[in-house]
Amino acid sequence: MAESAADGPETDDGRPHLAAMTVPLGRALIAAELPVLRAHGLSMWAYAVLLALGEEPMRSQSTLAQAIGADKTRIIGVLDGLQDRGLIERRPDPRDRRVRLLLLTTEGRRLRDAARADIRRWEDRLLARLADDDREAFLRGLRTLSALSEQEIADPDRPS
Amino acid sequence: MAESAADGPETDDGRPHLAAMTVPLGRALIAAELPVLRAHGLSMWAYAVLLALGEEPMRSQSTLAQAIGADKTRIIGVLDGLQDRGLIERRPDPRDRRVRLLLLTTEGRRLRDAARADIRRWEDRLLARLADDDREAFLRGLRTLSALSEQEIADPDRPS
DNA sequence: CCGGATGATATGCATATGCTTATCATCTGT
DNA sequence: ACAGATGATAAGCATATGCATATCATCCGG
Repeated sequence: MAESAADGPETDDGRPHLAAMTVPLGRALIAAELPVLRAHGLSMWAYAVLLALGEEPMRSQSTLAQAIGADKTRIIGVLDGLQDRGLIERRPDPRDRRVRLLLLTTEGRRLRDAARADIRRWEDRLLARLADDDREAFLRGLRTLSALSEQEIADPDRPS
Repeated sequence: MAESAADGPETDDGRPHLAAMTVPLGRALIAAELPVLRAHGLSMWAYAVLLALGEEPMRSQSTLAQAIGADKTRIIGVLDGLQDRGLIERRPDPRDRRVRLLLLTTEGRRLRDAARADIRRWEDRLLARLADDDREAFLRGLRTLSALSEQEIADPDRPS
């Protein structure tokens, strides 16, 4: 898929395919985020975990894995690292001792907020490249499309 | 990264990170395109090659690889397959026999146009999910951001 | 009480990709 | 004439990921 689609392969009316623009953009956004996260001592998956944990304990590692789009067998080590650093806490659920309850610690919340603020600052500067009117509409469009399930994307005419 | 970011990890104002929306969306767009391309007997890389070849012969496989964001050692087999099927033609450049000139054949152009039309139809149905005003602005925004280099994305304040 | 299922964890296979090294043919500048 | 560089190609290593299988502790419905 083209690295920069705007002057790359296009369709009839000169607009590149959606995937041809979205995939390399996603890759570049990740590449830009990584050093910011690394400055906070976080991997992408570790940050995804911290972002996913809210004010209430999250019930089960399977739920967390699903929420962040990770394989549950692969987040074991990420959770181990975060727990070892005192950024999250894992507790057995007293109602079902197979299940782990996951919570942010104060330190984890502090680190998540700091990283998130830095990412947002960079995003605001990037989005400043768009015209004011376009920016809000672009974000609405992006939210709408990214909220669709894979099925809705594959077959857009079906009602949600 | 969250599969669906709209109800996933968010930033302070409730908006997910750009990457958290863009990366899974890109993945879902690819997943939706694959069966369409497969119906035309094309892989994603093969289609990217056909899209990249224009009316003029493309001079050099290195240039092509760069244009589609592929490693030049990895497109050898893709080009072999397309050539074997009579979809592209490879000719030594008479000015420099190391270099290959790459052209679409009539059959290749026909197949590219058919696949592209099908992808566009699906895209139009998907984009119909957006409000009319948002759709154009979303596409403008997406084109603007995807046209930026990795450097411009990483450091958005630098002039382009 | 017990069989089946589930959550967590460990291990491993297959695939895709980024990148490197090497070879051969060819070109270019000195 | 020749050294160095380049385009095309082959081969291979390292990493990441998707997915599967297996084990143990635990739970639940019959």
